[in-house]
Amino acid sequence: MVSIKDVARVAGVSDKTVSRVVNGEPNVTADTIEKVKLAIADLGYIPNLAARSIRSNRSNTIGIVTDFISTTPYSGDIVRGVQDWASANGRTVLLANTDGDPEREANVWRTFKAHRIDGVLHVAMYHRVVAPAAGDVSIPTVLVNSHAADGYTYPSIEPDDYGGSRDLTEHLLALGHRRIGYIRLNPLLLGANQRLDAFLAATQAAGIAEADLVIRLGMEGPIGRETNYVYREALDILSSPSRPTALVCGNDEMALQAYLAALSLGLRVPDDITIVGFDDFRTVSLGLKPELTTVALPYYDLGWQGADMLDQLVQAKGSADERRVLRCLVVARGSSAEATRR
Amino acid sequence: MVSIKDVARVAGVSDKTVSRVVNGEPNVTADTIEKVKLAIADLGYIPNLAARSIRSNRSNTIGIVTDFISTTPYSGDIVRGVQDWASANGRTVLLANTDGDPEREANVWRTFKAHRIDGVLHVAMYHRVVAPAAGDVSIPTVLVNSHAADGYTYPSIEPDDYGGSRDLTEHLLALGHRRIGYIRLNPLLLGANQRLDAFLAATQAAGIAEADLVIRLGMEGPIGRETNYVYREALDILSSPSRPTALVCGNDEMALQAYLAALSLGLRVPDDITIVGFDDFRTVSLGLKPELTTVALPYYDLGWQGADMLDQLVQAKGSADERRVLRCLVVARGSSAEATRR
DNA sequence: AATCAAAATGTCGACGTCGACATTGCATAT
DNA sequence: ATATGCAATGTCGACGTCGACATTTTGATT
Repeated sequence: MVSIKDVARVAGVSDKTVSRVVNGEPNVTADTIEKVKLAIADLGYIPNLAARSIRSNRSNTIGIVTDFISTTPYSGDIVRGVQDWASANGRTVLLANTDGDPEREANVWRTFKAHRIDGVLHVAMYHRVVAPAAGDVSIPTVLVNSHAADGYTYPSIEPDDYGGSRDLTEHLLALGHRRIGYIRLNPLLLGANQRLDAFLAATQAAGIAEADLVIRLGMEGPIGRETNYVYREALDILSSPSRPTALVCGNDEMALQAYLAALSLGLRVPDDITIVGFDDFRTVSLGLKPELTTVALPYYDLGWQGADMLDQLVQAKGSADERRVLRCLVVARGSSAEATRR
Repeated sequence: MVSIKDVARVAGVSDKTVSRVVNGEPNVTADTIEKVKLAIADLGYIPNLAARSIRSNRSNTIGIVTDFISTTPYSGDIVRGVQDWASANGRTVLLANTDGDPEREANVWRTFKAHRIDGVLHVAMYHRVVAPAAGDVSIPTVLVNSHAADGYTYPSIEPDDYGGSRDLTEHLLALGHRRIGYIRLNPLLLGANQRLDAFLAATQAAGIAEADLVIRLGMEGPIGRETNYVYREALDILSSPSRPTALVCGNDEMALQAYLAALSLGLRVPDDITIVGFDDFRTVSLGLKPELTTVALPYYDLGWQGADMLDQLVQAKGSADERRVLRCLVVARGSSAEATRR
């Protein structure tokens, strides 16, 4: 591998001068810069980051620890946001996955420390509260898509499930819906409660009676291995004589099942029934016909901004207990329409 | 950060002896090992990989370059396979995404070289032929989910789309289907042609007349921004008086639309129409009711084995033009059933 | 032409690790 | 008791980079 000294020799200057050029330090003649750059290009010199890291005790590398990347197809976007931030800021991303196994998590931290990582993004694949037990206080950490359990202080960044759900509910109310069904997410998910609470608050504020709401549990059990009642519940809700005019689903995958249930009962979306989801998981939300009205989770931004927060923290410019919440926007598509009087 | 010398001081031995213990070299007294390990645990010493890398000129790190991670939710599994391999073999994974942009790709290679990466996995997010122009011959590279264009020699690992499609078709034939519809993937995808070819070969071998096959194009245009005719075509095929008894879809997302079309025509799956997909993209294949009969793409194994091939190559034990193909298994679920005489 | 400050460039060593080689310790054979 | 040989441990320097500091060059000022 060609080193800074090779470049120095070819350019006829000292290694330190090459270093100056490479790092854009001042006080180098335009002439010298020229010579050095030429030599660099000729030799195809690329600085050795390991050497730099050992010298400066900073690696310009951040680590991503994910838990259940396997089960959630969304995940990619968070990671992509981080990557893009890193790429735009001259950092590199080290990736590790724990599958939720504490032993593997411990291993991951060892590896990260061995690489003298600047900081870690602890990415939860579903919105929740975490107690990063295996973590290490000595490495700056930002929690993404989660926040710390009571008693821990970690900066964190999360989606505003509550606000998104409120806006979505108001969207339905604005369309004149007054009898609304709701199929809940797995209650273990943080988003589940926030979404339901916002839904209840918004409908109540609009003066809708509890009797006009049909709320069902869509799934329960350990994450990734839950029992799924969605299809059955959707069938049940939709075949009721006092069928609601709109059906809110905990997420887009549930909305998919609601579609299937509705269609198999001969109902049209959105003419007979408005169906909405949550997440804007595009494979589903755009794959459904008509396309699904839903709420977009800002996964990409969660990643990008999370990386940015981490950087602030590494530079010791950020506070250790900042808790940032990102807005979730309603994406109105074809599956929601005005409530028809019946 | 605690270094090998700190450990040496505490253990009362030389740094080299510590190094020997850390690397499991022979000729160290059990007694000394004990002392050293104690000191290591006490101080929480973790070897500095950057220093090791600079010394040995090997980083024990492999890079993953992905192209369109954003658009394909499958991708995660390939990456996870690589990660798990790395974790099991003491390597670290560096991740970079190009979004298909040549400039970014060039950048990624620079970064990888700067890290003195041992090798690169070039992961295509849809099965295709690539010409890794921006690549660099000096870094061992394995193509995953793709193979090299003519004239290039890179080892590669891909799914056996052809075999999977053949087996799936035979599954349908075994169920007695004789009039079969087929909705094609975007022809730009390598899998599209392999799947169609296998389908045609298998039906022909079974003596099915071309007139009994209805083959339609489901989507076309640049990857990620294609025009989608699937729903329309499915409606058309299914409302024909001589409607087929089975409908084969290029992938699971297309199958989703076929379901919607079928249901909206009042057809039952699988009683009135058998529908099958390809990919086993679980959000869809398990989300559909009844669950979808499809072919599982071995994404995880692609990642794991790809990493292993790369390692062979790095150790110079593997051949540079190995082209490995992984089997795709039919997963029979509820959406396929015996053809009913009509 | 002499002086001097500022700019440009160079020298050197340290970061943490481990290979090459050197030295010491110890047990066995004489 | 001495020699022999191998096992155990140690010393030293190099990997590539860049900070601290040293030296040389430049050009403006007298």
